Amino acid sequence: MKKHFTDTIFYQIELTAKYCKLMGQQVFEKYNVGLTVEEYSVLDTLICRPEICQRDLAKLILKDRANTGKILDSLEKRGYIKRKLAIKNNRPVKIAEITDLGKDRVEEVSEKLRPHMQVVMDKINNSDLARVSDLLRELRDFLNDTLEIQI
Amino acid sequence: MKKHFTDTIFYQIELTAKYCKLMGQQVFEKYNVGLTVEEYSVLDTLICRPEICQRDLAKLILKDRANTGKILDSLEKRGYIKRKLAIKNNRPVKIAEITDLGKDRVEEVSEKLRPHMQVVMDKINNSDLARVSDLLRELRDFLNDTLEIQI
DNA sequence: ATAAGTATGTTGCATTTGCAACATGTAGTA
DNA sequence: TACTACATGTTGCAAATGCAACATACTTAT
Repeated sequence: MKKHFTDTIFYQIELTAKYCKLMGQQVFEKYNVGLTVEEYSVLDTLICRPEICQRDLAKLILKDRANTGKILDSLEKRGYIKRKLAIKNNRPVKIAEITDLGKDRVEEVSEKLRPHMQVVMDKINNSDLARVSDLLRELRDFLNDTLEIQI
Repeated sequence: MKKHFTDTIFYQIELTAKYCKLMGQQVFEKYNVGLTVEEYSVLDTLICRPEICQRDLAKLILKDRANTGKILDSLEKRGYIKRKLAIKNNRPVKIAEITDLGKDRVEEVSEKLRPHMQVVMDKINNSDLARVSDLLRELRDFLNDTLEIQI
């Protein structure tokens, strides 16, 4: 390892994530989105993974089950999702389904977010982008296998 | 942009950061470190940046000034840092100086953390690592210039 | 049939975090 | 000289977050 933790890729990823989050927050504030970045991200995840149960969602986004439930409660209360019961492995679960309102909201926010992200991505070589993307995924897969993830 | 926010590099960075944080937390728990990952990271930053003032530290680690103060308060209370007064641009500021105890602690924790990080880094091509590192830094520099960072 | 284990989701609570307001002190400007 | 702006750090507060304990229901082992 390099001399300092602050020199490691782990530190860099965590620090860069803070910048990314800040970028999201500023865009959301600028347009008075009425959703947090986290909520938007959850809704977008539900679009990609329709009918995912709450616990599986928590695992996917690496959040505590309780907190995931609270986020879904909040989104449900505002009409962006609805909860349905389903059977998974013979067990009753609650699944979160994004509503049309939720989808519209995500599309609306994505329209606003897109140019801001595009500006950043225009600065990055596409080949590099793909490489970084692949490596991050590889890193997550490896950590997913080696860490004790209790969710 | 790709179809979904969850496909973007931003989302990937944020999600990967959660995995990295979890890795750190598990190592710290395993060895009963008695520091949080954040505190360890702050101490390591202070080693790299001796005599940094509190506000500059907050800017460096992208944390709220108040929260940074609280973290430093906690570290000071346990003897890992001490606060000193200094003059910066003719103004009185508090600077945080890591103590010998703090340095010993960082070294001790780094010893334990190192093999865990090494295992991960052994999985990654060094050339890729350098590339990702460079890109993350470039991304941070760009966002640092374009975002309104009020700290 | 029963007991133990596991899965899923909720509740209560404590901790972490960021924000606004404030305090203090210096710089810049009229 | 007085006023305004800015820099730095603290306090109080609310929101977000994770954890432990619990409830419910199914699976597995005895």
